[in-house]
Amino acid sequence: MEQGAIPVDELDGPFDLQSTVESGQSYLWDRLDGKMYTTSAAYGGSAWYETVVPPIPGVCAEQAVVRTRQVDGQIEWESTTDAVPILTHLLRLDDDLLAIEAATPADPLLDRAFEEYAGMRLVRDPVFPCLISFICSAQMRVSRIHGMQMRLAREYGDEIEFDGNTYYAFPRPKQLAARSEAELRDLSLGYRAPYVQATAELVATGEVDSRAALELDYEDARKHLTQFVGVGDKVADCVLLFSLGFTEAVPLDTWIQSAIADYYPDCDRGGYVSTSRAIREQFGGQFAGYAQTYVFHYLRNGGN
DNA sequence: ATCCAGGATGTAT
DNA sequence: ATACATCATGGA
Repeated sequence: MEQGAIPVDELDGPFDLQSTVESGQSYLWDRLDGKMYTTSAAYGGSAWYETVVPPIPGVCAEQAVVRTRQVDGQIEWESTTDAVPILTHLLRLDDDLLAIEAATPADPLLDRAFEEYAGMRLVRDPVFPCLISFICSAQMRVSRIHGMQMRLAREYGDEIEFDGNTYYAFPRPKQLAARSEAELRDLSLGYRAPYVQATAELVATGEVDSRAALELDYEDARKHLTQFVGVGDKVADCVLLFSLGFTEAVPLDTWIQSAIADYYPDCDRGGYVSTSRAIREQFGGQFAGYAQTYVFHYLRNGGN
């Protein structure tokens, strides 16, 4: 086992592990004390979180187990390998959060959200698990989406031994594509089961390449991702924002729709594409997705 | 019991 | 392009 620590004061701006990992961006981390999504921001976030990372070109050559917690201004980690580049990638420790906040327009809602969850960063999930996660997210609560991903890994993912425990990688496309709709329904995916199976097949066969979106402009990239089954504009925006690095993407979910109605009524242009453009400008353009994620987390936890 | 959750799809207009 | 019903599941 390798281990180490990253001092937060070496980053550009603050960092808060709990809000980053428990804000409904990623459903691929698990909390060792079993209290995922149950403790408030006042808790302080010293719990251990763990995930299994697939090989990521330029980040980690092999599949890796990573465990991390935040204590006394340090991001402590234990892993099967050097986790510094992995954590930097997954948790966007390379972002200049001070510059991002400075580039975000000041208004009462955004100011409160950024203050309440200071240090929350976007995530960079591996793309296939992110895609499946947000297909599963349709009409579903955050804690249940998380449970689905944990079950998918436990049932169909590779087993990995680390530090005396057994971990499960998120299933690769071929592993999910080989499952039947009925098997996936048994994991209580509901009507999302055929979407997951069909999309896994599109990925496994190479018929649609999610990474091809990286070569496209933002709105074309969003349209590209809707070729997957179970992926509309909203889920496509989530994949662009939480995996592919399109920080301007603003997923229009129910919480943001209500925020638009309550705070930015002029941004309601009727359709998704047009409203998306308006709120994206309202939130400052290039890093609008950061603002979106702060507002989502803030409102969902009772802010107003 | 009824409502609702990070929506998408098929169909009709 | 837009409006509508339909789609599972479980917790409040």
